Amino acid sequence: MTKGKATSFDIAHLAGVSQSTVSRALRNSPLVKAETIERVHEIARQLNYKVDKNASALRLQRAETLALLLFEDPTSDDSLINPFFHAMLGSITRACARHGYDLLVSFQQLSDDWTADYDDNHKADGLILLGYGDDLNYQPKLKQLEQQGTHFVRWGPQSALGIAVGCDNLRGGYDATAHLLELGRKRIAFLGDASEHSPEFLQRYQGYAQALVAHGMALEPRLQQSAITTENAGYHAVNQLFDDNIRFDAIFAASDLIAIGAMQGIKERGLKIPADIAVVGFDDIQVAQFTSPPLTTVRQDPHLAGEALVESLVQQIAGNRVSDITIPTELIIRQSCEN
Amino acid sequence: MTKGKATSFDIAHLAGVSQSTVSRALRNSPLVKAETIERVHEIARQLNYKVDKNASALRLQRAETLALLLFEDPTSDDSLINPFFHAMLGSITRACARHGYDLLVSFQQLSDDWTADYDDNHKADGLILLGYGDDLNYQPKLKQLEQQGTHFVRWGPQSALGIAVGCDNLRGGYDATAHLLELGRKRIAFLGDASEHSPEFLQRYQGYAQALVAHGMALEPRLQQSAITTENAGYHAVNQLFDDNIRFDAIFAASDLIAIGAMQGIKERGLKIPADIAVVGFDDIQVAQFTSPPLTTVRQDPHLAGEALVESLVQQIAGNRVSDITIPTELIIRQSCEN
DNA sequence: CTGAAAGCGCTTACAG
DNA sequence: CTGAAAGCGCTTACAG
Repeated sequence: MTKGKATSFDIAHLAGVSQSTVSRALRNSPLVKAETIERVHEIARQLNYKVDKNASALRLQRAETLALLLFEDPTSDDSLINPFFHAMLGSITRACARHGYDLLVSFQQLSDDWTADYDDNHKADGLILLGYGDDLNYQPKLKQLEQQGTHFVRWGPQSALGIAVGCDNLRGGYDATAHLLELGRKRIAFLGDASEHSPEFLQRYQGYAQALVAHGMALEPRLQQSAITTENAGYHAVNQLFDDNIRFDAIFAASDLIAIGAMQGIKERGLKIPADIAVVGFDDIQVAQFTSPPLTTVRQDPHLAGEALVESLVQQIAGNRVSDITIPTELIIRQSCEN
Repeated sequence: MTKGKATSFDIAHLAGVSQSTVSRALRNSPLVKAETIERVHEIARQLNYKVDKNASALRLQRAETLALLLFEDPTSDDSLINPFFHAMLGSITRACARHGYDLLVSFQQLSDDWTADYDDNHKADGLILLGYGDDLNYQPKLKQLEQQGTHFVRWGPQSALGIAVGCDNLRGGYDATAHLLELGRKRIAFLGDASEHSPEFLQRYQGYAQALVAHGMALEPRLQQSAITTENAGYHAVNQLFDDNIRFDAIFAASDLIAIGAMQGIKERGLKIPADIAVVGFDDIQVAQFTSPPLTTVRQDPHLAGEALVESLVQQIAGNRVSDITIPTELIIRQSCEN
């Protein structure tokens, strides 16, 4: 191997064939004699030759790369990504590898002008969007992506724009609330935004509302307290309830991070979980097993989610029709709501 | 904007200049008249033009992309990445963006033949290696990278091969152990491998040993119990100590995950933390704040770590000399070792 | 089954 | 300050 990396011309020279034949052989073209293919591969191995992906992408007009855009709510206090998304990252990279794609990862603020750089500059063939923040800021960006003809999938609830992979938020919210009701809890607070700004949380709230109605309970608006997905927000939300003298014997938090913050606030008031107040979260992030007490929560399967996102995007790129996908949820019962 | 993406020729046509001038203008070359630069940029904006990175990388022979290889111990029970690495991911992506690099991410098994694909195929200009596993399997791969002339940085202790960014494991181990001794603990178990297979853990063990000696205590080999970085391993390690009837009043675990597993084992035996057994971990992963009781631990700053890794790699690529970097540790005191 | 040639979209040395 | 041209390393239609 000489200085610099070997090219297909180097192989051609050594194999005594043309560069075109080398290129065909490396792609195992049926046009090439089996023996030639063998020889070319052998020489390529010896030279530690790898096809130059830049040249190949330029010629083929596809990069065989996907881009993952993780964006965060700019109002988040610590600028940290929800642990649930971290859990998805592993399955996304693995799914990409299985489909023969590489994965570019970028963290963005929702406010950034992230739209479609990776697509525009040909570095990626499609975009996976993962994040949270005000949905009303989000929608125009999705519209722009759609207009540009960018291939993308988004984690979240279905909407008019683009293909979504999301969990069954309504069902998850229903199950969590029904469980608390069946344990005899009468006054269940909902911690989380319940507006069109957060459609996932809104769906969880609707599940909560439906469960109350199904169990013959009235929906009490004062029991809903907004919060974004952070411990801090959960902490402040529960304190707001206390400060407003609103009585409650259970909390259904729209995310585990909110639940964790709320648990802290509850303990600071000298109340016991679950004896005084039962708590249920949403996500089943890793921390949920180790809180004190361990947190009952609605699990979204990050493995299935990651797989589904990649699969959907790959299908879109291949020009196939795809539909929104809904992943089932599962109520994981731990000690934070046992009687 | 016509069908397909705009190229520099489209801009040239609209601007009434040659394509070469467009290319220069887009790169803000001082050779080009200011007015022309302005006009070209304006047209580029209108066409939503972005430089094709494949073409540019091919021509420049650099991709302006780094690759992050996260690898896991194949013996890990759950095939999950250490949460500490997740925390670093955010700072790595941000540091990359600041330096004008994109980031490819890949999860691998240490046993895979990952070596340098991204480099070989010109998709990345350098590699960031993050992971754990048997160091003796790791070294040959590093040697191969070095022989190929691949630019890379590695998270971990310094060694003969390549540039390393790591924390002060010795100091961290010393501080943790000294703290326990100063609280009056007499028999401190060390949970974690202490061999050349795990040089980071070995250094932490050496810090532990030095602290014991400095406080006039003897090093008792039976108090060291091997474990890889998982909760499961920690759980089994502590149970082994119990089963062997080894007395101990404190544990210094080589990682938080090990500590968390150990805490579970301790509680199952009906013992109290910290009253009966104090526990200190290493990493300060997010979960450490939420265990019961919250875990005292040695913090490695993931933000500094990520920054340093990227900075070092970028310098290497630029052809500058770089040295190994050691990040300081900080003992974070929580309730798991208070008396 | 194979080769010569065109072309993907850039960047930049060379010539003005 | 600008343009024509070469060339980065591939893939593949075209011609045999």
